[in-house]
Amino acid sequence: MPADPLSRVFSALADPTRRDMVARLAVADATVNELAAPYDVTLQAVSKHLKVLEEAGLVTRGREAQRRPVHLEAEVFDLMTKWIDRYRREAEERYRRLDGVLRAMPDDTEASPTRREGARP
Amino acid sequence: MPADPLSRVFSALADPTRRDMVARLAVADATVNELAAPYDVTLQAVSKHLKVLEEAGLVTRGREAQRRPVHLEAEVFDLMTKWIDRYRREAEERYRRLDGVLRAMPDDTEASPTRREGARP
DNA sequence: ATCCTGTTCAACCAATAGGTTGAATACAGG
DNA sequence: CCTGTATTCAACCTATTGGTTGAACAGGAT
Repeated sequence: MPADPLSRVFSALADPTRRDMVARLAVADATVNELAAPYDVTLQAVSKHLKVLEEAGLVTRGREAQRRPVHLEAEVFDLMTKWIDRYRREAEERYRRLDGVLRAMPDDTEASPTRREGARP
Repeated sequence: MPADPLSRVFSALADPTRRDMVARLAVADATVNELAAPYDVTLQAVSKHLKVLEEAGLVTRGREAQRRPVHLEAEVFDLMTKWIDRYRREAEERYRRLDGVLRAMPDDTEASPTRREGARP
């Protein structure tokens, strides 16, 4: 189970039920029972989902009598956004550069049929 | 396989090999063989990973002789960042609000034992 | 002590994911 | 036409995932 943190977060959010729980937890903390209510699965299944979210660092659990209130920890989101933004930016820069090259090229030198519209005849 | 788009993207990126491929594709398009080189798995395995990325809309494939060059489509990233940002923002706003409430409260009214440090005796 | 509520643990099951090997397809070059 | 290269398809294997049921544990209330 030593999957790296990034993989754990991505894969935790790859499940719609889990994403929905996160969405709801963004609004307010909740107990397992409260969280389970809307879904058509057993409490145990929800408990498992929660464990996944917890291992990904997305939620923490309190203890309050027999309840174990769930709290969203939004900081881990940064792990993802950092990764995403980095490669998105790289890809976009590269695209800008390529675009410049194409724009600077004599009208029909057309290096390879790569996403370019309207080379007027 | 009708998993929703968001789930597909998240789960595509939940694999380190796949993330690494995306990272490399952000720099330059590549063929399956080029992509496979660094990894210690068969070409077929890489081909499968590529299919996952493709179904998630993260890459598209060209056709150029017998090669099928892989191209990163960075736009799908937006799907994720929109989702993430939305709930991160919600969570942060909620935190700000709660913080305000606590700050405005008479020093030891302490609604419930929720993350608060140093209520001086 | 007993009971009720909230939550988890354990064993099990079916479906999926990631990997393998081996055969098939696609196409450029002699 | 035959060969080599690039890639995929198909069948198979194992581990993981998401779900189930049933039993266990924790702690307030009676």
